Amino acid sequence: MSPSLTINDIARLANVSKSTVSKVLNDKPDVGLATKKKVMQIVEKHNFVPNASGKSLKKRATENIGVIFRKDDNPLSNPFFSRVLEGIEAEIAFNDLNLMLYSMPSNKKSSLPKIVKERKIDGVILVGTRNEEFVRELQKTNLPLIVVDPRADISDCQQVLIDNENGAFLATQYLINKGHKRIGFIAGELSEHSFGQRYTGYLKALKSEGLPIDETIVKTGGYEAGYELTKSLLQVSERPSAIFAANDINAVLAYKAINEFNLSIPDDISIIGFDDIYLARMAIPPLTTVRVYKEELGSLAVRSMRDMINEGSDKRSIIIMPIKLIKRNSVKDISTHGKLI
Amino acid sequence: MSPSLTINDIARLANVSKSTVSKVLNDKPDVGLATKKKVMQIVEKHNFVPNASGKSLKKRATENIGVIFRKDDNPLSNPFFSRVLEGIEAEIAFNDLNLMLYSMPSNKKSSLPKIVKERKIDGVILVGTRNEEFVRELQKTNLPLIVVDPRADISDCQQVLIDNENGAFLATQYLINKGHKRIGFIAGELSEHSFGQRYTGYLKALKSEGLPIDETIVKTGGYEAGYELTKSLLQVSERPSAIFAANDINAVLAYKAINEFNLSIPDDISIIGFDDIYLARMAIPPLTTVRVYKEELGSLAVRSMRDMINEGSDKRSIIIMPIKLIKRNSVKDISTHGKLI
DNA sequence: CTGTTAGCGCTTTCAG
DNA sequence: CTGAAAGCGCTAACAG
Repeated sequence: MSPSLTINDIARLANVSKSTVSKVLNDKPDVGLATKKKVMQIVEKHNFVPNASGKSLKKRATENIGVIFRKDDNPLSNPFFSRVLEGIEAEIAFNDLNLMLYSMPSNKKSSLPKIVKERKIDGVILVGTRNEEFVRELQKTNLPLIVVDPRADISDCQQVLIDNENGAFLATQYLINKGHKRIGFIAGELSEHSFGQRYTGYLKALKSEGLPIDETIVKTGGYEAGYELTKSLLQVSERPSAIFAANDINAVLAYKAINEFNLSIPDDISIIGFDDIYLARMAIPPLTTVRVYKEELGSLAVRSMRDMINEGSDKRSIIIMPIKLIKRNSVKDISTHGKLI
Repeated sequence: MSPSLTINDIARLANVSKSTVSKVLNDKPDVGLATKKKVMQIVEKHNFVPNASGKSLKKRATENIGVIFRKDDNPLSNPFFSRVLEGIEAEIAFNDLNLMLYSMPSNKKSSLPKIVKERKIDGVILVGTRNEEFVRELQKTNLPLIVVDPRADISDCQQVLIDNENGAFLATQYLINKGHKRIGFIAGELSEHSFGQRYTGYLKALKSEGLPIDETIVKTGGYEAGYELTKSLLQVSERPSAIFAANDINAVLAYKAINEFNLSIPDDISIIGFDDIYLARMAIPPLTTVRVYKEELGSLAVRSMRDMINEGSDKRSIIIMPIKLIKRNSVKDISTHGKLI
């Protein structure tokens, strides 16, 4: 360890009391200009920064925000969550806060993480959780809490959500407008809220356009099972002319399956995804998809958190993040009125 | 905030002094079994966990490890670094430590991050840095420091490195053994250590097999420029029969370019990568590559850090992580003695 | 405007 | 074996 200076050292060097130093450091009004200058000079000369533990102890605030992911979301390498984390990170830095990262093991029976038990943080941003019990547990601590993109039904807490249903509706409608009448659907478990909502949007679009619903071309059950799902989808008697994949990872995995069937995208089969991860743009051909503003999801969460901390507001509001259809080249126009693309 | 219990409350409830409680909590030997039980019972009943700030202040240790990435590495979404971070995260949790994440802005003129200035951490793990001055700055703080996969020449500090040169040698040699005599090379800036070393390995393999070096088929300059690099590579007069991409991202991007030239992998052109990111396995065809044990890189760093902290050891050792050639289907055997694959 | 004092929650001598 | 006392570095009343 280093023998860092303390506020006492600065006080001695500046020939003032430590409370005066503290006042200067905290920009309190009741300090004479001259003393202020004198102190600042010493502070700068020695590059003094007050120790966080002392400050936290007194102020009962750490300036740390806990960010909790589920480990089995592969939060750190999952191209969706990592983007959300980027947004969180940037906004935290911007607000001069610090970020404590915790990955919740899937087994760990919702016991609270060390950072919350020891009060190392001023608030928790929980991302992509499926565990309502864990949320309840967190709420009991009275720490400001905000849940981003919950994958399950979480009630009675501040949330930042994705407009899943609407996005799926738009995607499906787009396919229909391009002349597709038989549209397959692949996704992870529908019990996961986000997939369930996207499925609902898909169904609604079908209905609103008067198209039949055929459950034999709905294949679900695996966040990264797109390859297998698509293979089984392609073996169905009357092959769909388009597939709506409820997440881009599954869509890109579907490419692989389609490829192995010697089918070409979009000539033989059109495909549309959801999320707009980096891979979507890089895929061959580039994937048409529903963009989710992932970084904004994160930064919004932090801003909301900051307000909760500052204003001590106990909001239970829900923020819904809009989505946007991004048209690329994985969808073919097969409508009778020709290629208007 | 919540009105958390303090050690005083526990002391009162258990009818002992707070020092006794502290002793129990810290498993000190000089406590009677009976008192110990009594205290533990109260502690458990109230689910008491001592507050970190108080503890840190007294013990001069935070149990937090700072993990610093460069923001322009896209640490959080870059499939390489995110894996390293995963390894770090897991090992930190395993050791009952906490992780404070910081992304260093590329502009920020190597000024120290808040977490180190305020001493919110007991040590720093720095990943993929290119900034020696920043390292010096960090060293001055006397915080235990360990650098993982530096992209520049960093001397005189504890490091965890990838066996870049050897990996590149193996990869190139493999291509040569498969009958390739004209092997292109694409990479990011060679001034970046890791790319430089991989280039060296490539050259050495060529030399050791008596093959000529042709700089017209060496294209570098961009971590994610594989698409453009490959396009220019394919326009060279005598097209190489194989490409060694010094990182998988560039390799996968090369796929796109090769595809656009209506060339097929591996029939028309073989390709080999480096890193073994998730995409490598998912590419069509799956990419042969040099696997880097990314999570291990991270966990090793943490273990090393933990030792530095515990033993106060001021090691300057260098750990080199071995690599492994992973054979998949992006390389064709064009040697005269036929397809022994 | 400045300094004295008290105390945040915890650990650690050191008497008893 | 137990507890009183001191103090980690800091901030916040409150006198002066």
